[in-house]
Amino acid sequence: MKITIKEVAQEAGVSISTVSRVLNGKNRVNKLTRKKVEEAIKKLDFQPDQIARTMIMKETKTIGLVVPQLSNEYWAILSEVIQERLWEKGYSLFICSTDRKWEQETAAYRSFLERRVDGIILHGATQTCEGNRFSIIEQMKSHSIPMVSFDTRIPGLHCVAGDHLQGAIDAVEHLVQLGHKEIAYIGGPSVSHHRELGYRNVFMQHHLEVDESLIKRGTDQTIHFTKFGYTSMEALINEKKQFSAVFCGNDLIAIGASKALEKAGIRVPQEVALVGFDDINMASLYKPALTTVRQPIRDMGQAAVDLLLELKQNNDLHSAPTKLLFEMELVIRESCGSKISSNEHSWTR
Amino acid sequence: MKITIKEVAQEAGVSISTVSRVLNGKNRVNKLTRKKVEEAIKKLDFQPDQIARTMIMKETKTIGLVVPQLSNEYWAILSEVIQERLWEKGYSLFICSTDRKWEQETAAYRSFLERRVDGIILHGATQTCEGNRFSIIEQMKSHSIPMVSFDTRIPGLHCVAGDHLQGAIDAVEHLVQLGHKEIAYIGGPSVSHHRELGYRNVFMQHHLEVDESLIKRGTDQTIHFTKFGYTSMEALINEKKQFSAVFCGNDLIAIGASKALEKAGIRVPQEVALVGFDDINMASLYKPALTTVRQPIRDMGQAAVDLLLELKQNNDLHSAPTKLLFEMELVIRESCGSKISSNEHSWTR
DNA sequence: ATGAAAGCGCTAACAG
DNA sequence: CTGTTAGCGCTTTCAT
Repeated sequence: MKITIKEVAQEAGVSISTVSRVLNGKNRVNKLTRKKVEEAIKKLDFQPDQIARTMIMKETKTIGLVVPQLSNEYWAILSEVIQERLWEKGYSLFICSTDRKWEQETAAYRSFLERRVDGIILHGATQTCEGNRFSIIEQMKSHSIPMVSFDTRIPGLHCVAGDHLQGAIDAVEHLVQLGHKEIAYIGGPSVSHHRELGYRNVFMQHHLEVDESLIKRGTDQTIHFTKFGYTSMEALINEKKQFSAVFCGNDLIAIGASKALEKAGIRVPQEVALVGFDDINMASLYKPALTTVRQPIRDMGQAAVDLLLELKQNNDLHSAPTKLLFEMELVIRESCGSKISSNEHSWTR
Repeated sequence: MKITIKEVAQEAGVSISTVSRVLNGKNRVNKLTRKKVEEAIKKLDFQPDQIARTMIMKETKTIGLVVPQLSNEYWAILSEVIQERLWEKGYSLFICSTDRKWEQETAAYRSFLERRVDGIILHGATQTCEGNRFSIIEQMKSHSIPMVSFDTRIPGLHCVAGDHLQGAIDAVEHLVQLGHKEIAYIGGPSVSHHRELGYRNVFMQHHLEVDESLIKRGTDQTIHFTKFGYTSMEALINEKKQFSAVFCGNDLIAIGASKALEKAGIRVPQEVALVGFDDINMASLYKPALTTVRQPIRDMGQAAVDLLLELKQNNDLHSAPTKLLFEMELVIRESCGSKISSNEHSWTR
């Protein structure tokens, strides 16, 4: 049997409204009655029902998170950070992993709406359904549900993102400084486009020409990165392409590429330099340890939560969308052959 | 403004109960009125409020999941599977990552209670607070909230777990078959104890004596596995211990150990054979590729969901706890030096 | 400072 | 088959 406010009131010999008052602490209550009520609460181990409470107050103290794939380390860490931050502030988190399927994402939003979440953080999955997505955003707005997009710039939406352009520039610039001129690019989905832009930017800066046949792109549905990196590199090799370095859209792609290189008997970094992106756990553990671009995921996750909660607080639905861009950090390890030694214990963090 | 059932009723020119009926589909409604109502629903884009619904029906179509650390691949995959399975069945998932802190776990249960989840799946975090945990279980029982424990056998609780004993036996037996007699063991927290038991069991079977100084154990709070594996191995080496093989409580520990071995100039597998546990993604990617014990995480996650939902359906709170044990599979790769070659593409899965 | 009463949006008897 | 009514557990006026 569930204990309700009624039982507590009876136990304490007061009315339910008094109990409610001590529960919320807003209105003043006589010290003595407060004490009586508190004792009754403790004695009966009463836990106020959030559901009933929500019926009246606007908020559920619940927020929804949409990520493409929870089993990917990057999103797993992000989810963890978001969850922690939210928890600190008294919120619970619904998580939906969409596997990059639009129907899944839609279903998630519907469910979030029905469950009256106070806000939504989404890590842009499919980019291909702009129309649908737009209607979702409108719908959320009409329901006054604040949203923050993670890493995907969606028109009209507040956004927290890494500066992938800058990160890519740093990475490719490093390769160029090392003397590489023929640099292949194997890109992932969505945000990777900015990385490709960075790649092109460096080439422009140095008046180098981009060899388009050295570029392999994933689609928005690409999700098996290691495999994608492997097959892309395999293709590059089969096509007898000339290149002395490869910039990869993420670390898993880089690892896949390295496997293909290894199979072909091409040594990293002696014959081909390799650079990844994200700095996942495995990047420093892998052999050769991956030179990569580190995203400040934890900071970004926290920022997303803080922004969302702020929007909610201010009931701010129509102000110009904030764009928070986070700086990336080039982490130099072994896979590109530069001599700067990395902190060998970095993986202990 | 939120559209309620009232507006729909008005729009369709019927009473709210009729609308409710077509919503739930249980009672028969005249075809024509049904059509009118459905049109009104579509026209107004009405979304029934789960919260209000919950006030009356018992269920929230929501379940809670407690894991120690979402950013760990093992739990990330598990969470993903559970979420998917639940979603298929129309449930939403609250996730709380406790970082193995008891206060966090308690807070999670409280929150779940307040939010009236229909069930809870927990991946046993701290083992040290049996008393507290017990009271939680009692509390959940008194609220009729079914629970399923994952991988931790808690008295009175239904449980889905891997057969770690068997897995460990297979792993160590393999080492013994390879001729190893001096086998160190570096164990992780909680469930690893069963792995240690498996280790001992094999020694017993072969009338071999366990050298206790070759055993390093983690605590329930151990969470930085790579580091733990590294320092444990470092200690073993500094203590000048003799051993030709190491069985590790999980893959991350094995990788940490391999790093320490490498630093000491000891080659794997030529001088020391290494076996991990779990078969995380990195196990097959690492060099040398790790021989390890694969857990059927996906099957286990699904089983946990199915069991939980079944318990809920049957309102089954007092039957003898089910224990579902899943078989582990020894995956032989390079790190233990046996010649059987692994499927080199296993990482593409 | 406290109690009585009116809902929040919906479902579930109970009548018609 | 459909409308009326009574709540679910809580917060919030409005009296007292």
